[in-house]
Amino acid sequence: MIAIGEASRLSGVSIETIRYYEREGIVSKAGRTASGRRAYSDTEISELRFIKRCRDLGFSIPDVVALRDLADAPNNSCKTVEGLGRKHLAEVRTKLKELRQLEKALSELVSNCANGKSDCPMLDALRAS
Amino acid sequence: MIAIGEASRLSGVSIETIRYYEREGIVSKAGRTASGRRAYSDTEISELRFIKRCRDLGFSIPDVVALRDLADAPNNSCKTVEGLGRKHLAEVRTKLKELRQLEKALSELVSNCANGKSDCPMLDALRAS
DNA sequence: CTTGCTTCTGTAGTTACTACAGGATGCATA
DNA sequence: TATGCATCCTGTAGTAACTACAGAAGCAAG
Repeated sequence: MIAIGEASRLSGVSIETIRYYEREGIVSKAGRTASGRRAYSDTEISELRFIKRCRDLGFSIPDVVALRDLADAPNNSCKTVEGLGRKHLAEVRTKLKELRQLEKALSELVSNCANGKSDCPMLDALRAS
Repeated sequence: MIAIGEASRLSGVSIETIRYYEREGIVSKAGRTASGRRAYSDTEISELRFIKRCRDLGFSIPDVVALRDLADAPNNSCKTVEGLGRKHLAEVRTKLKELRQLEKALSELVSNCANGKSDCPMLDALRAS
């Protein structure tokens, strides 16, 4: 049996976050030792790592839960998984587009600063009133 | 004098958010009509639009406040403004890089789904246990 | 005078954690 | 056996920047 600190190290999920997941019912309640400490099995570590991987990919907690439930479901789940993946990919691409525009606007704003003018072109642009 | 609804329309900042900004001291308290309703001047609308523009560029509220204070300061502010701009630009570029990697990983994951296999390659990849 | 839109205050909820405080337990060493 | 340090426990509150009500009151038109 694995204590929570070790579970954290093995999964990459912080101790506080593991307890948070349990409180919120995102993972089921861990077993306890005689003295009341949480004890984890290899399976539970795998589940935490699954969650970690999904979170790193930017999936929301509800999406991660859906994905995990699909992973346990018998079959026919692949289409649903693909759907979730594509939906999320579309969101990521939207965000990317926004960030690219933002990068462009910001870098233009900042490059104007380099001229050492007495007034501030960046502030003027932000004012644009 | 402009009522809050009109101020919202003119600035693009929602009514609730305008009140929130006032509560938090992000903008100074608006004047009131005899019956207690908020009344805005053109200057205040401009300030709201300045804030909106900065927020749309992804600046945090503290950064926006700093930027606005610099905009009101006498001079020597341009360098500070540029510093804030460059700092934020660096953050945006970091975020962009992360999102690009994420997009790559996700699109690979999802493209595997297209093969109509009986098991789910995306779930397998997420498991990777 | 009624109808419907706008505004008011105050409070609570959102997302996904993170950060304590204050106390108990486990283990290794002197 | 004592002690000291790491680890763990619960419970609560804080984070960023809003958003969403509820319930009451004001305003303008027909």
